[in-house]
Amino acid sequence: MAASHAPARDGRILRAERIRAERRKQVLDCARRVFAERGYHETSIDDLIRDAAIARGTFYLYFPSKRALFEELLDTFLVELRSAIRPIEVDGPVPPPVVQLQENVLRLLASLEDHRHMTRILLREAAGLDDEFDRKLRDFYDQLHGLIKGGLELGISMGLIRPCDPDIVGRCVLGSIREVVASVILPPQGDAGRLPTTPRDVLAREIVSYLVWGTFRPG
Amino acid sequence: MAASHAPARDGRILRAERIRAERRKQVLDCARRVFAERGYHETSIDDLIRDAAIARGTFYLYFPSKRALFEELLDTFLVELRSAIRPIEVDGPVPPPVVQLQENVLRLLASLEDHRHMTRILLREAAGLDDEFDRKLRDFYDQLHGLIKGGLELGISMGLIRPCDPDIVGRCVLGSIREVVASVILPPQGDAGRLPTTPRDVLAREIVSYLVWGTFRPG
Amino acid sequence: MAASHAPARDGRILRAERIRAERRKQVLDCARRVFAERGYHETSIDDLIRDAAIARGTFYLYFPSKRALFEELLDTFLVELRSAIRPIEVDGPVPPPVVQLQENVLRLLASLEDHRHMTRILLREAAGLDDEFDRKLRDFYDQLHGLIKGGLELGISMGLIRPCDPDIVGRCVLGSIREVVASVILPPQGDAGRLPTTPRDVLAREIVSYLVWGTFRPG
Amino acid sequence: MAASHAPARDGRILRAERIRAERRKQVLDCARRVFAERGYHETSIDDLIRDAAIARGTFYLYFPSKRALFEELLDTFLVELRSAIRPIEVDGPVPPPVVQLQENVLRLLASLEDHRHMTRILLREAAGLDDEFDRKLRDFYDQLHGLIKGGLELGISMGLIRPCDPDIVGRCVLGSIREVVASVILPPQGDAGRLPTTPRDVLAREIVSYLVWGTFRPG
DNA sequence: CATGAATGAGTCTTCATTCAT
DNA sequence: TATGAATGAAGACTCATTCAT
Repeated sequence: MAASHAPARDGRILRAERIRAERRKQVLDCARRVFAERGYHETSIDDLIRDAAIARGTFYLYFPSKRALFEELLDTFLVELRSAIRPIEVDGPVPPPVVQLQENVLRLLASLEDHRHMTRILLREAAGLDDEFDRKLRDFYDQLHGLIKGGLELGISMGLIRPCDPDIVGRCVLGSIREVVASVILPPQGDAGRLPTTPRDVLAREIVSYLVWGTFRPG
Repeated sequence: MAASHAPARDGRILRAERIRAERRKQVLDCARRVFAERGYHETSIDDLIRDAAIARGTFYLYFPSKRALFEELLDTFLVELRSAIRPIEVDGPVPPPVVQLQENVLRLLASLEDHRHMTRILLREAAGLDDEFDRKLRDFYDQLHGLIKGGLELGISMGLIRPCDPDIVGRCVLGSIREVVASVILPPQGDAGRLPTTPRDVLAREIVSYLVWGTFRPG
Repeated sequence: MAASHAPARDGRILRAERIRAERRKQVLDCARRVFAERGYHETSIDDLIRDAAIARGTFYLYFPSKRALFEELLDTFLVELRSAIRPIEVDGPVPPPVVQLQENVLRLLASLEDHRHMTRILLREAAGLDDEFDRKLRDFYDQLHGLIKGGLELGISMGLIRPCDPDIVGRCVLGSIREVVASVILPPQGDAGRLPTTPRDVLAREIVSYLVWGTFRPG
Repeated sequence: MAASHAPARDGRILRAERIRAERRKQVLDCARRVFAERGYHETSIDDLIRDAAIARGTFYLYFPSKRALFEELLDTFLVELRSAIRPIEVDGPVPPPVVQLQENVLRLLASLEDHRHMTRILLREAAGLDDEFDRKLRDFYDQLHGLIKGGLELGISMGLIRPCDPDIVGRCVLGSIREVVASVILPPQGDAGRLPTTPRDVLAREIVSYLVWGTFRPG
């Protein structure tokens, strides 16, 4: 007899969980926007709940603290970003390295544009958030740097890349991409951005050309 | 009678002003260090006055607010940095452009190392301090970008630089330098820095080589 | 028609009421334990419903407030305790007063041990819970005091009790019992109690001896 | 020259310290009263600063937290109380033990009356304040109990005290005193107390008589 | 009846700034 | 000029209670 109610109860519970998840997501979405606009430190719980149109207590029903909410936002985003980047392969029937590089940059740009708010946060809050957050960001950039550096070392050993210090040049490559993204994403005070209309593929092409050829015109 | 005292009074006043200026400088020096260590937001007035060994009220005698002090620090530093960069000249008996570029990078690195604390702050607090500060930083980077972009455009018109989008590539150049500096200056958790021993001129040579030649090995 | 259903409905209603009463009792039992463990103020509604395994709203279906539940717990316990104490009689075929006294103490100790949780609460939360609760506790102790005082006055008039201030000595008697109980019931930090193994009748005998003879060894 | 200012500066600093100490004391005095009236848990920082007529921040200038302030109050009081109690001596030209006992009780009553507010708190907040506070109170009572118990054991061995369980009877003695004090100090709702006019020495005499002789009238 | 999501008043604490001495 | 005590607005977080489902 109790069993006859089980499905109904399960259904209700599942529904409740779905609703709960939606609510969480809604709060997360609002928070993302508010953090992007005001910055982590400048954003108070008050700002968050006003924007999400929930009560003070409701916030703490879904997140144990402002910090935890931000951490979730950051973690999710970093995972998303990492998934956009794939190590360059040289064995088997794969596109040439430069093409793979360009695809990586393109995927990265796409991912960043898809998450403009978080990108904005990532670029604004370079450091100084919190020891833990700082470490996470540094780890993320170090991973990127490690991938690039590895690619360069491989390229050098294969004679594709000119001899250079992979560590330093790896930083240069990382910085090139980062700065272009920042100029596109960080809007000068409510403006739509400096290069708002530059299509993503043009950006990617220019970046990669620069990474590969530098600026000098030979001949 | 008043006249007879004037020189003495002037002397006293001048002396007082000198003392006052020294005191200011001392506080600014301390603040620079503390801000670099703890970050702008984490630094309280308490931290500042404790480090400078002055009383609370004294602080406000010299600076109207924590914000204003930081602004002064930032302004001074940005002026200093700007002075390290000289537009590349092509007319007259001047070194070749690449050499001028390298000299610029070298001067910049020297200046940044001379002011490690402020450099640290500049890189930590990428943005999100304050709307006004954000604008200043953006203006600074925009100026750098403008100089680089101008140089690229000139180079392109002279056939020295390969045809490219000077705006985007200008961002890349800026980002390359910025990222390398960050990796040198921002210590990974109390460490002395990732590339602590790399001499300044090696850094400059690697950066410039990259800016000029990119990563590809032709032939 | 209505009449023909009446007994069935009554039965259903009665059954429902019984279930309701059982549920109430279950919640009360849990609450008693939780209050005894954590104290009234430290115990949150959350603690109560988690322990009773009921939902938040359900709690308020049975009790109008945390305060009201505690009040019920307290009232029930005080009634129970009062029933353990019987005025000492001197007329008729009754045991001698000292024996009656000892029986009272014994019944009191038994009752307190039967309701260790509430005893613990009663001793922990001496006062400061709430004006109303404070009054109730004071009333209870005043009743005890009144009984003892009356007994003393009677004893004095009969020449059994040495002349003394019944009010003050009444307080002494009350305090003697209270303190011994506290030392037995309030565990010193997770311990089982200071006099854990002292049998109830030994306690009662020692207490009564003290009440009667004091500490002095005559002769 | 600097030395010539030293005395003046010292004077100023000493004066400032005195003022600071006075202020602290004033806040402590107010807090004592408020805690006594409302209880520890019911008293908010708001209550404290309103009563002391200081600003919120000022409070934290003198005390790191509400808890710390209360701890100071409690510690000071417990030290004061302990100093009122002196072990009973039997060697040398000392008054008879009963007299020493009575003197102890008298000093204790005096001390408690001198600090009515803290006494009120001590009796109200029997436990449940905080694990640390609870431990302190228990330790205090355990010390008292230890002293009494030691006295009883000595008395028994000397044949002055009738054979009894010193542990249990020690609790009785402690409880007798405690309860009388409570009845005098804890006012029934704004009333001046139940035995308001009973002089301290009468109380002491009655208590000690009871401790020594019990209630029975021999003969 | 039962549920648990939502509420918001209330709590402690911090800190940039002011001002009397 | 120098001091540091005083201020109070603002912040993060808790929890008893309500109410729509």
